[in-house]
Amino acid sequence: MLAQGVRIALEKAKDDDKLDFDALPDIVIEVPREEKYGDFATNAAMQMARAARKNPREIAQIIADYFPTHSTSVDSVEIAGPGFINFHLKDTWLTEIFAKIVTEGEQFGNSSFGEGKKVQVEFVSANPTGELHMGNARGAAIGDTLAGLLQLAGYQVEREFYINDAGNQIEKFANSLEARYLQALGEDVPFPEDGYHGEDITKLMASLVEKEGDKYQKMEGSLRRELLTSYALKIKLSDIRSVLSSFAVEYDCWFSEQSLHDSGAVEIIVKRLQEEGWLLEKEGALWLDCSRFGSDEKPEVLVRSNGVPTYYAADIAYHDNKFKRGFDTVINVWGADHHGHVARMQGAMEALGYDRNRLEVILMQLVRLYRGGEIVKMSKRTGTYVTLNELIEEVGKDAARFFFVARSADSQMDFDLDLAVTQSSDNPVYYVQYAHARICSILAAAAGEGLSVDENTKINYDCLTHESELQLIRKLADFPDEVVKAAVAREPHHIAAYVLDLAGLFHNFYSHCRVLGVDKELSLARLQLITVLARVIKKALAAMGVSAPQKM
RNA sequence: GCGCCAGUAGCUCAGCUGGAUAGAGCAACGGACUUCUAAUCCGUAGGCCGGGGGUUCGAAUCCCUCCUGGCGCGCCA
Repeated sequence: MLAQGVRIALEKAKDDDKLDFDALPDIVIEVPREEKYGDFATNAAMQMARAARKNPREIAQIIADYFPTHSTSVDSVEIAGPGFINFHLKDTWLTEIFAKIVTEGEQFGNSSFGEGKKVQVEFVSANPTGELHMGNARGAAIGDTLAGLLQLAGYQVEREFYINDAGNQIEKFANSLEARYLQALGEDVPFPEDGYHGEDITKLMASLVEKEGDKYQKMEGSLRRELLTSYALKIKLSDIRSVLSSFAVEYDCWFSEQSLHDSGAVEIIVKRLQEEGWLLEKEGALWLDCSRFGSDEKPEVLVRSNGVPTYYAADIAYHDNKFKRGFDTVINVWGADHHGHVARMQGAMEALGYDRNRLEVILMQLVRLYRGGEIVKMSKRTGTYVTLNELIEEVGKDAARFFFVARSADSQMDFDLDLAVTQSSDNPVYYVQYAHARICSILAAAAGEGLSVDENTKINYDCLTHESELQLIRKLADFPDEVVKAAVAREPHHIAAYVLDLAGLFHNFYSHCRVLGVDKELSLARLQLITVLARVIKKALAAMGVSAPQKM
């Protein structure tokens, strides 16, 4: 509407020979960062400066003069800075917007942007050979929140956990289990050098001895390892599932890597790639010729010289399977240490005939663990790490999730659990939750006085004129866009910033305006305002896996 | 050596598809609770946006280069 007005102004100015230009530029209307610069602004005059051979401010003045103010809800147009044109809208424009938001009720914030396209988000996918650590926690927070935002934005989303229950690390796992099991029975067997040293494994085997005694002791080694592994995997997976659940993460699908080997899917995909000429044979191994799909990627082993397929081969079969399940887009959340794998995976998808861009990877920088100011090398092998369980116990699920979601995946994080515990009461999450609790408290008090509102209550919104009220409405109106923006950019941290801003505006409103004990018309309008506000806060927090308490 | 990510206030970080005076929280300092929750609000102070060059009317943002830190680089996953 504003852009149209600018176009009209430009055309008229041209007709009157005030301006000379060949083609209209793309008129971009934006919301200025500073409120005093109006509700909307455009830099059209600056963009045109060269073509029209005029000073941007002069052009801006001409546009302002010709702008059809009378026919719109524009209150005033002014020129500022180097040539910005700022539009101030009448207050009623905002209250009209708010009235629309109210009619959307619980639906406000949901959009149909994604058109129901199927998207899969795969995250955490930790090896089931140990406990979940800080890196997994970050992946969980980022992946789950992104999935939540995509859902709000109108995508059909599935969350998936890929279980690495095959390959080398499972062998090491088996050997570690066996050693711990026999040790628990008092045998003096050496622990494998490259085994998993985590205490959880020791405990697991000790408890197995308690439960089932020495029934595996005399068995033949490979059978024993197989049984111990399947027992341990079952327990480990259910532990992982329950820890993630207490971190507010629920998956739609747990996908087993082993199942791809069992079903022959890996073999089939390798054969297919070979038939289609993508493979090289060198030093007894089969290599995928990555140079064929652009860039200067080096060949990568798919099948080792001993005939065993690599993780890469299984991963290709896995992603082929994903696309065959009908996902338009597949998003993986990986640690930055896997970045070398990204181009290769996308390339492999291209080799299989898929558009490589349908596989997206969010790389998150690693979490470095500190303790008392010293870097602690995180390693599952040596068993030194802070577990997700400890984190939840020490700082709480809400604070932990907010902590991770609020930072962009690109930022490297140093994490000191001791520090996190002492600072957990400073966590911004409480600022947001407190806003929600305060609103609930007002609503309860209002109900006590017999005041309540719903979508159908007749309310005169024009009495919402206080600056803090208008700011709140403006911010609320942004919500659906913010969700879509964060979802599309795959940057869930934006929503944390948004809800923090929103809470800040509420606290400001709270200190300036009373909801109860004022004129009834105003009281009802404000009740409606905070009702919508509470809903938006709750919805945003829910997407982040953070609860919105009624009381604090 | 090559590649990816980062470097912004004392600390933790936003801002980066170019835009107006670079923001927030914590920490510091000064104010505000007989009224809907002070886990709050208001104010003060704090910045060669890692360095240098370039493009542009305009650069924290784009390009080049250097420095620093993290991660990765063919039979691990």
